[in-house]
Amino acid sequence: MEDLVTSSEPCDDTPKRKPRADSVRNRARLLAAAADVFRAGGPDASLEAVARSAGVGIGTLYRHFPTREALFQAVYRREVDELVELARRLGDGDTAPLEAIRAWLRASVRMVATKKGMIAALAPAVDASAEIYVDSAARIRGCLARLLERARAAGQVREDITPDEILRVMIGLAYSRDQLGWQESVVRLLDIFVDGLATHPDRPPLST
Amino acid sequence: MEDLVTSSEPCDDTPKRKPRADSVRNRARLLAAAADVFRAGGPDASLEAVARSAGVGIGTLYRHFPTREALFQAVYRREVDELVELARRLGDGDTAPLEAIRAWLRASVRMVATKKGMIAALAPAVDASAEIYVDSAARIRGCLARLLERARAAGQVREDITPDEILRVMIGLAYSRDQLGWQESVVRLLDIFVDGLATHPDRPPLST
DNA sequence: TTGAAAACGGAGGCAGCCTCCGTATATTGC
DNA sequence: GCAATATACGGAGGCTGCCTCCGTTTTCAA
Repeated sequence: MEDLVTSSEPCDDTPKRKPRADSVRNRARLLAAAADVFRAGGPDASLEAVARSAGVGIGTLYRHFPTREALFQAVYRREVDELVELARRLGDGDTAPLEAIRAWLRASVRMVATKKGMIAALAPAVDASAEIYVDSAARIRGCLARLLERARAAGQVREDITPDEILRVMIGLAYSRDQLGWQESVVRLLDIFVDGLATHPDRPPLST
Repeated sequence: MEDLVTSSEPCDDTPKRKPRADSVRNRARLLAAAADVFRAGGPDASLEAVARSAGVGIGTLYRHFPTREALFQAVYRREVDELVELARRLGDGDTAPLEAIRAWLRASVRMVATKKGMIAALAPAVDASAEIYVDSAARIRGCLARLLERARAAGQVREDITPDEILRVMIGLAYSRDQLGWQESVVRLLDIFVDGLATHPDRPPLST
């Protein structure tokens, strides 16, 4: 159950050649174009538009990503990568721990917001079983947990809050409405929420 | 702001003739077929399939319902009508008030469940502004409120619960997962919830 | 340099969306 | 009943998107 593909035989199924340069390039182009197109048109956007925008043929798109879902997941994974990378930078840097959380949440919302198609992908991050989503959800939870742990160690946030709860607040807020200006509203509410997270010695813990 | 269409001149824009029989018949057929097709295929199901299933031409469908949304809303309104009618019967009948609520919730979930396309329509019932949804949400809330009031008057449910909260539980439960057997699960959870609604004099009220 | 593995790209078949308009039919006035 | 006409019907047609298939092109490595 541990070496399905990755470990046992390092180079067994693809020892032949190094990947072709054009293939790599086109794949990258497709991912970038897909991000743009999904951003603008949601998850139902035309795949032919993606191919056009990437400057490749539709066949090339389908070779790299056999299904809409595959392409969507690849884009999603990249978004998650960025989120994780941002968390790493915020955690390593000299940003105050609580402000790091604030910044990360803002970035997350902005990402979810601008790319409204992503909502459909992030929502599963709470509870879905579609392999990649489980994995991504774990990574997101993980890096948020690290940020939170750091803030906790610095005594800057209350003890009785979990990464899951924060995530749920973020997704819940973002999921609800998509009226004009909702993004600002959500960011503001998140800010207030983070304020509330700050340690207040005189306030009793949440009743859970 | 009060007589845009309905009041001022009772029969002004359509005083001409009585509606043609075939038109009425086809509209009914289309609604029935649409319910079936959406039931099976979700809100993205093919409109041509609806027309085929209704035994009318695609043009006829588009004359009656100029957009997918219009057809969907008409179907939705019918579903809501049924729900409201069921509530009325349950409220008038000799069903025990609490059991009436239980039965109504089960019916609602079953309706939402079987017709998974409806979820997308019921979810807005919590907070959306698309005219019909606001209206339908109000009607649903209203008839649930009546059921609840009756149970309350009979001393069968705790005082500190609102129709909105119950609705939110129902929709929240139904919205989340659509794995195999989820419907049974949701119905069971709702049952437990209704059990919890029952008056327990020794238990303190919810902390809201 | 050259051959073949790998990737490209788009034509083509299919399905759904929606419009338009010639044809069919119900209703009304006589 | 019968004509006149308002009304509704239906599907062809133009468009777009989905996805597959395969002849052509490019890249890698010997």
